[in-house]
Amino acid sequence: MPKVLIVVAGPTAVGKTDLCVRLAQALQTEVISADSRQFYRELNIGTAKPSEDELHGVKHHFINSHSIDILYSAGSFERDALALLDSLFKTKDVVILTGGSGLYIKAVCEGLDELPETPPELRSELMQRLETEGLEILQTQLQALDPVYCSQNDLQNTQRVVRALEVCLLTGKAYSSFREHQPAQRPFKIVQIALERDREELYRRIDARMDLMLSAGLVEEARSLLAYREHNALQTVGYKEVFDYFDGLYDYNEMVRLLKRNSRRYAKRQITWFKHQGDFKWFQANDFEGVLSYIQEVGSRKELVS
RNA sequence: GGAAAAGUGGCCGAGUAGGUCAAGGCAUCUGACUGAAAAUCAGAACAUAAUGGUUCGACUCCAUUCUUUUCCA
Repeated sequence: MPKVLIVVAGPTAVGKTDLCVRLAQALQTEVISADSRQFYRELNIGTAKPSEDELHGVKHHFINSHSIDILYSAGSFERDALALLDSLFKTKDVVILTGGSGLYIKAVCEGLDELPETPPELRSELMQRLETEGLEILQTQLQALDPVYCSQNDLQNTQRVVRALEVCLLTGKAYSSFREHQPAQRPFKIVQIALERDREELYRRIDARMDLMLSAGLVEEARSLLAYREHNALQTVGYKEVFDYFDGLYDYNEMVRLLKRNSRRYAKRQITWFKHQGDFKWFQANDFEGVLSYIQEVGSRKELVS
């Protein structure tokens, strides 16, 4: 029997959890979260992590699965999610993958090219050089090691320049030579769905949810995480702004304004990604019936509905 | 009713002793993105209140109108 992975993507606060819980109930299955922040145990309020109540007993994987100390990545997620899917598909015909982290979803659906992991020492060495020598020096070095990459990519993007250099230095080969961008074959069918909402309404929901987070104790949560503020996990909308508030960069009201604004911008970036990456079929976030019948149509009715 | 000051993009706000593209910030919009992705980076749109005058040339000077603020009544 063919196995089907249903991907439900969409911007933050659009209503993915609600819809996926209903879908999972209807399809008698479980959900894999593709959210690059919600798998951190120590982060709760600021990541809008769904509560037990909201999950209505539907099993969600990759929530609270990792400690804040580890350096997780899209590559690790691809590996772990595929392994999990393998075991879930032993008993399920359909599994749902949902989240707002586009690259993570892409990694599961299409796969990433084979690249070595970066040793943390190399990264910190390059970051050190970025600070002392400046971006230009790194650009020049990368130009020598991988002119192809340089001709095709934005060299103002420090993270990418560092990443490309890492691979070049690590392997002795050009980073671009690893980048094949060939979609991987998966032993299951994939149905990609994205949820949307009227922009104004989405922004209202984002603002309202931020107010909820604040009254739920976002500031206190951030205070308890201050020691980790340099960790990857906390380079995150919702915490950065509170940390800067602690530092006295601005007052409480300004913090709230920035929290909301940056969440809106984040949502916009997600929308851009899902519009242009992958092959998503878009639905209004409250159109559960539409989503369900689309899934049945695409995936062949008998196999999908129990 | 009288006097004074002021009217620059959605908001704030510079500026020109009249002369190529009217700064910047906020908000907005759009895009890129294969191991940091809630990250990182890139781009766009939008204004001189209105009308007339002076001038080769007006956002800048003058007049009128409208609006706002303050003061006096």
